[in-house]
Amino acid sequence: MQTAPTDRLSATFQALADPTRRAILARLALGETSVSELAKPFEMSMPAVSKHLKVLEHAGLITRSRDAQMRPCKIEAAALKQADDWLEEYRRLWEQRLDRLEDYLQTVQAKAPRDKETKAKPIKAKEKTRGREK
Amino acid sequence: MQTAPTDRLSATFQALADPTRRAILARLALGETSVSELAKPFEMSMPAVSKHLKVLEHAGLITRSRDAQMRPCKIEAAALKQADDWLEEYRRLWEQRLDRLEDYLQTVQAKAPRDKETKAKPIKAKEKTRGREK
DNA sequence: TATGTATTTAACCAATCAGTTATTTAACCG
DNA sequence: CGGTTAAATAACTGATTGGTTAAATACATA
Repeated sequence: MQTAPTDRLSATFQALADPTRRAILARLALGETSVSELAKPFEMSMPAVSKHLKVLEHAGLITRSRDAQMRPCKIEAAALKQADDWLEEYRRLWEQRLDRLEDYLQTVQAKAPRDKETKAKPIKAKEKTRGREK
Repeated sequence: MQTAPTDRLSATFQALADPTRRAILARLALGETSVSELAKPFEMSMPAVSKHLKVLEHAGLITRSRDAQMRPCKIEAAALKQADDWLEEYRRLWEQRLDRLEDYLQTVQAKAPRDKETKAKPIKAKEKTRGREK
């Protein structure tokens, strides 16, 4: 149990760095549900799941309420948005890379000399912003 | 026990879950550079930086080449894109949430509430799907 | 060949992680 | 009250992490 000296973003990425926790989030994206319900798909004990939930909660990725004996969990997307905002800074890097790939493919196809049936139809003009537009 | 070869996405998130490594990536986003250059801003030893680089390399976030004694590091954005693609699935969640917040604020402001004790009304129906406009 | 420079590897350490079983708390029901 | 259900906590364990210092490697140059 850590009293976080670590920053929020690190805690978020840390929480996402585990397939079980990502699966839990995937389930919670469909809607609020109980701990035992969340635990069902996994072969691990309840305390193990409980710990994963604590990690997610600590990262601000989920919140819990109370419904009789149950403690339903709810996904909190704001923390995910933080991660997305961080990635935003780097988006141009892979978009640029994809652009280059596209340029390459365009070049290759333009040069393609001996394709028997199809006439080399030019590729659609590449748009400068690929992927998600800003 | 989840031993052995963790998946790529976990490795990526794991690598991003450390401020030092994120700072290294931020530096590399500006361009390829040497290990000692990367190490300069940090108060840790060279081996420590070397280990961080190994983590980044293992996650596919950087590659290294050779230039005399130096091993210049280069950022590889493809792995970041994988993380972005994973987040993509959840984007609607926080966009929806922001919609609701926006609607809520709008409601509150429209009412120009005079008595503080009135409990906030339930959220009004929203009609437009907003967020990143396409 | 020897020497300096850039970086990695080895060996070690404390803290954290991801899991376990056993126990405890909390809320409901008859 | 006692019993059941849902979940959290305690205590333990082995593996991993993030750092250290000291030694080894790889390359360039004199």
